[in-house]
Amino acid sequence: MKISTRGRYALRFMIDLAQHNNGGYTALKDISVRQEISIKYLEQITSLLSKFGLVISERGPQGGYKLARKPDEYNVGEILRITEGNLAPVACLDGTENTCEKHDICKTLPLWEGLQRVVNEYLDGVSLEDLVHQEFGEDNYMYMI
Amino acid sequence: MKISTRGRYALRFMIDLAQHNNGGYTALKDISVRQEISIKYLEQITSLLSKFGLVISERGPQGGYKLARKPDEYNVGEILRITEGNLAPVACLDGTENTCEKHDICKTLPLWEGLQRVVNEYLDGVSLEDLVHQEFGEDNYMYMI
DNA sequence: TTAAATCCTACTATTTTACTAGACAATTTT
DNA sequence: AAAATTGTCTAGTAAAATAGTAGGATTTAA
Repeated sequence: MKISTRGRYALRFMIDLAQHNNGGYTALKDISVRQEISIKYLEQITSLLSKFGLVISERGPQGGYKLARKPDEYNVGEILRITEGNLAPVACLDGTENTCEKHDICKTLPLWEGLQRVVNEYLDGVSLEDLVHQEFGEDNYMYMI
Repeated sequence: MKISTRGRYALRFMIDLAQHNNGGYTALKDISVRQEISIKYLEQITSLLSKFGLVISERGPQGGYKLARKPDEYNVGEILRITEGNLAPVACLDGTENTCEKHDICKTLPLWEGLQRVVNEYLDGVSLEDLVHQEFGEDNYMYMI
């Protein structure tokens, strides 16, 4: 029940981009140094984010990455669902349809569906802007879901 | 971000015990057959549950396991925290104190703390009785947390 | 005393995660 | 045109976690 480094690094990358959001591109090399993550590993994560349109990339000198939207227009859930694969707590909820032959009699399925829902609702309620400015947490929780 | 087989099998074991809750002991052998889980693997999980007092065990003929309380006096959270280790989404929240040297400046820590809280609150709001009788889910969620 | 059951601990296979590496492609600067 | 700088793609590998097997010891009832 852990978030992997891919998801965690993706968030740190997005936060870094948001903090250096001046219209130009930020090179992976610089983010790699600041976040202490190898360029080669970051590349795999950022190319995913680029492929899904969350960031805009540019090759060559002066190239790099920049945000495709404003920080308050991202939520944590979409970033993690891309980098973690999905946020299902059990394999039978990975896809759109449940192929488990016991899904209609399973005593625990509703539990996992409920868990998946609260996780997604919570993460979808936190924006990248919130992370950068820490403007969320204990008190905000009740109206966030 | 997956629940392991240990946690899932533990729930199925507890549900099975609840369904055969007649005052006597239920042998692992029988549960193993019904749940299609090897005895040897189940043993590891059930001895944990026994050690933490969630079930009562008895050796020898006519021995086995039985629930230590009524099904509505268990919640799913406590069962999973014992068998999964804990339900922290990141390693730095595993113990009681955060030993990460950057915990006071980490931009993502409040997010993970919040996620851990909603997960625990949801799972603590579902009882073993609820699982057995499927008396929870979509509609009940709002007042369960 | 024997059989039936849990308890304990070590080992192993499999899968997933985390990361490295290198060739390639695009773009800008010189 | 050439060189330098950056991202893209894909294959490979090392480490860690998960999942499961195995065997013997211990307890208890018949």
